[in-house]
Order: sequence, then C-alpha cells, then structure tokens
Amino acid sequence: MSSSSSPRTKKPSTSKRKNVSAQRAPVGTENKIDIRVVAARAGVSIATVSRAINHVPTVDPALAERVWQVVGELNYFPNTQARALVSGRSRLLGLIVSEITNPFFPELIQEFEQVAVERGYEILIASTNYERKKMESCTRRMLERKVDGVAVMTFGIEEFFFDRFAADKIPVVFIDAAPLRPLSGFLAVDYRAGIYEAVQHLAVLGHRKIGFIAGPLRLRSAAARKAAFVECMRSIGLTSHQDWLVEGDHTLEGGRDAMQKLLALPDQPTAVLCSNDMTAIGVQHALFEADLKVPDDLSLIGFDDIHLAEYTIPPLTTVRMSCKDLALRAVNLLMEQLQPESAKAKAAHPKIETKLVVRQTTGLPRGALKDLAAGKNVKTRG
Amino acid sequence: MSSSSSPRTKKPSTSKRKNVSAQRAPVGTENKIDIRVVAARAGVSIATVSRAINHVPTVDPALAERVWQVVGELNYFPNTQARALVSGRSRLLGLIVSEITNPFFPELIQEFEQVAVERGYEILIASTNYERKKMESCTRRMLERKVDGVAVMTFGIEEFFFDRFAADKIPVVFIDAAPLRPLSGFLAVDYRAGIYEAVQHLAVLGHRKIGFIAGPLRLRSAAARKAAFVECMRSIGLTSHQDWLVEGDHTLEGGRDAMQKLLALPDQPTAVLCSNDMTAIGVQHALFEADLKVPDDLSLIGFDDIHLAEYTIPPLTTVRMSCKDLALRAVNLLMEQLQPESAKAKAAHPKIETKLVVRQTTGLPRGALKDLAAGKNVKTRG
DNA sequence: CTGAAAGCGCTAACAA
DNA sequence: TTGTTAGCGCTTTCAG
Repeated sequence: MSSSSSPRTKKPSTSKRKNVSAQRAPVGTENKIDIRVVAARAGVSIATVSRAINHVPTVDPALAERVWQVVGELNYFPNTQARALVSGRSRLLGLIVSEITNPFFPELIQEFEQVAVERGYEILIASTNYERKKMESCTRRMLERKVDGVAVMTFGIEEFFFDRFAADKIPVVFIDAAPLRPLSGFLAVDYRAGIYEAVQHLAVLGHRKIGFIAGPLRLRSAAARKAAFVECMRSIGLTSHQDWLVEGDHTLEGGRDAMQKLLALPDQPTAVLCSNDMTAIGVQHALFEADLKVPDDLSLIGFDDIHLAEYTIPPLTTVRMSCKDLALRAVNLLMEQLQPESAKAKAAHPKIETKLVVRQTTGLPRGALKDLAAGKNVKTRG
Repeated sequence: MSSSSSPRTKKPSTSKRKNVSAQRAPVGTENKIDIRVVAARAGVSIATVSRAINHVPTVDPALAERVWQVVGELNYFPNTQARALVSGRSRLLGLIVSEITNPFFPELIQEFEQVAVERGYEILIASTNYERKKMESCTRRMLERKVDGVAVMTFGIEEFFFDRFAADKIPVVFIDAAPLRPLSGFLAVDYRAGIYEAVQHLAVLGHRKIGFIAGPLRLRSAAARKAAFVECMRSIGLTSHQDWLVEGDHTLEGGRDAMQKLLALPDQPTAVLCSNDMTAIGVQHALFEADLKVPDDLSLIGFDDIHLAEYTIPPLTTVRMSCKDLALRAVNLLMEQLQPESAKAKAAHPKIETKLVVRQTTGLPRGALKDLAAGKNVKTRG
C-alpha cells in the first residue's frame, strides 16, 4: 500500500484501531502501542516494522529510518512475550549460583548482569544452596521460562543440570569442566598459578607446615583447588600432613569449624590456605575466639579476592580470581552457542587467571626469629 | 471429537499432530508436548485442560483428575510466554535493590526469591548502584518484561520509579514511604525501637559522646535512620555534636572515610552508630589502620545484622532488621494489589521490627575506670 | 460444565 | 524489497 507521504503532523492518527476483524472496540485499552500502531504511523506494514526493529539488512534505509523515528516518538518497545512465543527465543539467560549470600556471587552476578543486559538479554538468577532439591526446582524454573542458555556457576558440574537442559537443547556453560557434548562449554580456571604463588609466598616466609581448608569436595572446582594445592606443595618440595587437609564448605561456619579442628591437633600447621575467602574469614573468627593472632600465630590466605577481603581485620592475603572475566567469558561462551553463525571467530579461550594479592594475614611462622626471643607459646582449645 | 475412552496404553498416541489446519508436518518438532497433546491424551478439549490446570472450580473433578494425571505422565508444563501473552500477566516480579554487592541485599533477595517462587512467581533482579542511569535502565527492563509488580528495595522512594510504573498500572511497593496513589504500598520499618535500644545501650555503658554515620541522605530510609538516632539521643537527654553526624554512603569505603573524618576531629565521639553494617565494617577497618581498638578505643554499632556481622573481628554489635520479614511482607503486599479479590483480608501491617543484638564492639568508653589506670592515650591521624 | 473459536503481539514464510 | 498471512501455545468469551 504505502500512503505515499508520511504524515507530517504529530497528532496521533486519531482513527487508529484494530484493523483486522475488529468487531468490538477493545475495552479499557487506552494507549497501548503495539507494532500495528507504529506501522500505521510510519505508513508501512507491520512486517516492515518488525524487520526494521530487528535490523534485517534488506530493509530500505529510508523506511527503517522512518520506523525508528516513530518508535522513538511513541516510545514503543516490542512485547517480549509475543516475540518469545513466536521466535522461540526468550532472550533470557539463566544464572545458577551455589549461594547468593556468599559475596563472591553477587559480584559475579553484577558483572554477568551488566554484560548480559548489554547484549540484550535479561537474567534469571537461582541459588542452589548446595541442595539437590533446589537444583531441581531451579532447573525447572529455567526450563519453564524457556531460557536461551544457562551459566552454571556452582563451581561443580552437575550432570544433573546438563541432562535436563540438553533434552531441550539449551546451551549450558560450566566452570572447570563440562560433559563432552554439543551445546555445552566450560570456563577453565588456572588455579595453579595463583595457588602456586600463594604456597611459594608462604614457603619463602619460612612456612613448612601448611594446611588447606577445602570447599565441598564433590564440587569439581573445590576438588581442583585442593588438587592444585597438593600439587604445588609437592612441586615445591613440601608435603602436607593429611590432618592438615580438611574439608570445609565454603561458608563462614565451615571455615570456623575447620579451623577449630585444626586447632585441636597436637601438631598444627603454621599457615593455612583456604578454598575461598569466606572460609578464611571464618578461620579468622575461630582464631579470634581462640585468642590467637593473625598473622603472628597463623598465616592465612584466602581465595577469590572478594571486595570484603580488603576490609577484614587484618586485611586478607588472598588469591584473586576475576569475577569480571568469569562473567564476561561465560556470557560470551553462551553467545557462541546461541549464534554459531556469528563470525566471532570463536576466539581462543585462555584460562581464567588467578594471582596472589598480598595483604596482611601472612607473615613469618611461629618459631621464627621474632618469636624465639619472646618465647611465645600457643594456646590450643580442647 | 473426544475419543471417548482414554487411551490405556502408555505409548504416545502415534498419530498425534497438529489438529487444526495442518497442511505440512512441523519440521524438527520432536516431542514437544503442548496443551493439545495433553488434551488429546486426556480425551478432553484444550479449554478443559486449561481450566483444570488453572484450578477453575467449575471443572468436573473427574475430568480435572484425568487431566492432572496426563500432565504428570507427560511432565507437561504450560508455556509461560503464551500464557503471559494472552493473559497479560507474566508472573514475574521485579526486585530493585540499590547494590547487590552489599550483603544485606543478597540475603533479602534469597528470602524474596523463596517466597515469590512459592507463590508461583519468578523474579527479575536489578541493581541501581545509586546511579540514575541504572535506575532508568532497570525500570525499562522491568517494563519490557512486563513484570506484574515491583518491589523497590532501594530504601529510598524514587518518584522516578513510581511514575513509570504507574503509567502501566503496575503495582509497586517501597520501603518506608510511598506516594499516596493506588497500586502502591510501602513497608514501614520501626527504626526507632532498635536505634533507641542501641543508644540506650551505649548510654548505660557510659558513653555521652555518640556519633552517627548516616547513609546517603537522599534515601528516605537513610534519612529516617538518622532522624531516629537524633530523636533517640534527645529523648535520652543527650545531644550529638554536629560534627559527629557524618554522611556516609552505606559502603565499606564510605564507612572508612567517614571514620577517618571523625578521627581527624579534635573532640571525638567515644562511640559511633552506623546506618548499616557495611559502614560499620568500614569503620572497623579505619580504626585498624589507625591502630585503634574496638571497643577499647571506640564503641561501634551497626545496622541490619547481616550474617557477616557475627564474624567481624570483633563480632559486631548491631541492630537487627529481619530481611526475611521484609521480603515476605513485600511479596504479600504486592500480592494484595495483584489479587484484590483474594479474601486475604488485607491483614494489618505492623511495622517491621528492629532490635539490638549485642556482640563485642561495644564497651566502656575511654576515660572509664579501666583506662584511667592504664593512662592510655589515643593516636589520631592528621 | 464443556468445547469451538477468537485472538494476545509478534515473526517468518510466502507472494507480489 | 515490501506486504499478506499463518500461526507460536495459551486463555477466554460464547454457545451448547
């Protein structure tokens, strides 16, 4: 059709209404602007509006321009539901974390959200709290909302998740490892680099008896961190007493409890590495309760470098893992699977780096020069 | 139609396909089960399936039963997008927080999520980071996704938000205050109760010179907390030096900086109350840097009682505000607006309570007995 | 109480 | 290149 000249008056073309099979006027529908209104106002068909909005390249630039102008005037935005229904893509990304109350995750979420929104995606967050039941429920929620992809940032690949999503052909990215199947990818983290630095740092200070408080070992990432620790110790010529390798759960409580176990040992480590910062903060607390000082009585190193690490007392020496990188890469990986055609060249995926950040929880071990003079002794708790 | 008898074999009724105007077989469509499949299998119309699923009371119980059974067998769940498109309700709730990296919010989010999911809603989270621009973008995101309601937990009512949402008749709940208009509500928090306890606690310990580090005062809630403090001081017969009332921003950095300002004062308070826990943790850090001890050199009280408060060194005395209550009440309030018919009786809405939790950051002021003996002195930083 | 049919607002064939 | 049109899967009148 094309009413050759575009309307030059701003007044909303008053006689506008449902053009198709409209017997009765819609009730209560005030000024809902939909694609039809835009089309009419721009003097084109709804198909053209749709194409213009979706940047289909075959649209006449002049028309596209006119459409966009009307879109601006009317402040129109497409109905996401309708779009999703017909296109099958929801532009929703799932983000599954293990525990939203662990400060590392909000930091990750923030970055993830930003990147996703930039790319036009909304995110659906779910927290598993390490509970099987929650995992099921949040998987179902994601499925129901028809997310286009899911980032499983629980630091543990749960076959569980994958199978459900695979059935619906929904791309999934994990951390550290993923099933070798299409539509799944993973982000590799170079735990060794940072942990090696940490162990070496302690060794240089004179520590030989170094303990490690792991995360829940059924999580791959937690196991990987522990493995990295053991390996680094060995490569440096140190061996860690079995008793000094204790399993925590990445929470404050877990850190506290684990440290209390360590304190009950007859032969205690002089330094402890933790699988994450929350664990380390829990350790600090246990030490505080036992009236022990960091780093005088025990050197402590965390992992993650959450913002708070700079503010603990004393400020926590820790291994930094950039959650910004993690988030960005996770989204990118998802995008790659969503738009395989995109010439984004599937850029190489180097490992996510980790590096030591020295603050004030590490120092000379007990028994070192300063203590020999003072003849300091350690209290342990029964 | 109605193939009178329900199929007794489990095998997917093979000849099933699009029943309406199906010229070509859908390509690649494997085993997508939609309402039609369920209807066919249950031997009823899709309308009945819809009604059964939505618990419309007029459905024959026997039929409903049959439908539900098939739903179970097929593991069917309705397509959210389609449902949203036609019904106009997305079953999506927006949750706007000021800063997701402030641990208080993840705790709130967790509770909110749980309640919302229980009620069949999904939540869309957005963090404003106190930036105007972000507020706009997240408002738009909520509008685009057609949320059914929004909880603005930024602790500051931004007319901004309300106007945009009001235009689309989307219910909004705020904290502390809301515009007097339909489709908006607010949660009242009884700041005074907890703050009064806190001030009194300090007074009893012997503190007279009590400072307050506020949040960003353009946030109503921050202003309310400060006002409560000033009022409590007065009612107890104390006055706070103007210099001791400093504005922070609810972040670690803000707390640290504010404390540094306080430390630069010739006449310093012996105790400080903070508008939130993060501020207090920042204060602890500033004190640590200045080589001052809590509570020996300064008594400190936070607000919120985030989980971490129990783990600071020393553990933080703080005023608890239950984020569980907050979340529950926010969702309920939203529900009330969404289903005005619901006989939920619009239960009374008592204020959210706050109460003091004494831990270890409060003690006798400097100058009290213990220090007189020691002749302790304070270092301040220039 | 149940079924047939009309769309919700949009995208994607297919035609022109 | 643009317009027409058929649905996406569901809820909801409106008849029966």
